Amino acid sequence: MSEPSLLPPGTDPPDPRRLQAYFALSEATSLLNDQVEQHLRAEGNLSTVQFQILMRLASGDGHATMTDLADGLVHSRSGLTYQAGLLERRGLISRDRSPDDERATLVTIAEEGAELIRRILPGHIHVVRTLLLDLLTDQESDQLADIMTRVRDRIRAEPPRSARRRRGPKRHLPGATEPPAVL
Amino acid sequence: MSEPSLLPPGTDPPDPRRLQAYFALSEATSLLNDQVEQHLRAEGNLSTVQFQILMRLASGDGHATMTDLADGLVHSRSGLTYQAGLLERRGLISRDRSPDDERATLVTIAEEGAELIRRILPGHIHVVRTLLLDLLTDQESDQLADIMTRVRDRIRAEPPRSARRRRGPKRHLPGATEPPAVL
DNA sequence: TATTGTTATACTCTATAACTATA
DNA sequence: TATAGTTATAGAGTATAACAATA
Repeated sequence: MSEPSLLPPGTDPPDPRRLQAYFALSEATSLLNDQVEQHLRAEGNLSTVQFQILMRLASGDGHATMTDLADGLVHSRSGLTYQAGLLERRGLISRDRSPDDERATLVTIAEEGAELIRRILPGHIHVVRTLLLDLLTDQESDQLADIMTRVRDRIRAEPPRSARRRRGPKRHLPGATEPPAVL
Repeated sequence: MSEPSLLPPGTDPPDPRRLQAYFALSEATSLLNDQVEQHLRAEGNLSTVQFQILMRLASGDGHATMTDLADGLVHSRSGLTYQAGLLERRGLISRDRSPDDERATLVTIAEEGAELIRRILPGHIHVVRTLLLDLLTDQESDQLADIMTRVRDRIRAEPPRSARRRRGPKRHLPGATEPPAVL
């Protein structure tokens, strides 16, 4: 005999293969994020957000406004201020008023921050390689990138978290999906 | 001209297509988790962990020990106790000593908990469908499930978080990857 | 002795709203 | 008026270690 459905009558359950994809995705990414976080914390005493902030700075020209950073990283502005404060206290970044717009804060990566990234990035890549990248064929890499880009665009296409945000529309995929060309 | 590499000389950068897969995966799952969390909070005032606890109970016979629950859900035991406490205070689950093992706590889903799941599950599925499942072809579903199952097994195969755990080895994929057959 | 689970405690992170200053 | 950012504050969640009870 089979279990009774948890869904109300008339609700058609999702295709089992898709459901399996969803569950496997949830579990695998949760485990992967755990491993990555552990590594970043152990090697550089960095939270994932802090690492992302530094990476974004290190991958570009070393500067960004708080708004630039907040847009890509799903954060609230105050949360970003908090994390940036931690980075600044450690001397990994500096914050100054932007000359262009006196309201804006220009975040600049410090040499110590760049050094830290250079120190921990190889290990980070090793973790990701071992637990994910090495398990993919070339074809699968393309497929996965394809699928996830589609999902990202789909989610970013609607008013999701922006309803809560102060910033206006500008819902034109401001995220940094392309991997930095500096690896 | 191109940016200087962030990697030390001698370190071979990962294949760009794999890197792209990794970045897209990170961003897409982060956005997806955000949406799902927002829905669960808005509709049922549940955290993701609380939802997972209830789902695991509702998908089985309605009972589980704290250890059973802690094994699948990446949690520390104290964190699980905290979340279970919240659920119990709301009358969504009950906790009693196990008759088999007087040390163990038997967690049982309450009718209110089952009702809550029945109420919010359709919306949850709708979110996941809209933002993920509907974007996949049958073939892609299979591919994604295949890839992520491999990743999960790879990560669970080693001593990852268990080094921190109190529980002994038993590293035999205790996770609940199979989607509940009750949807 | 080892295992199950809880508690005490401290800490990290996040979000909301109020506030300042500039555009 | 709207935007950029900070701050104050409060709450949610997590982890560690110590603990009690049972195996």
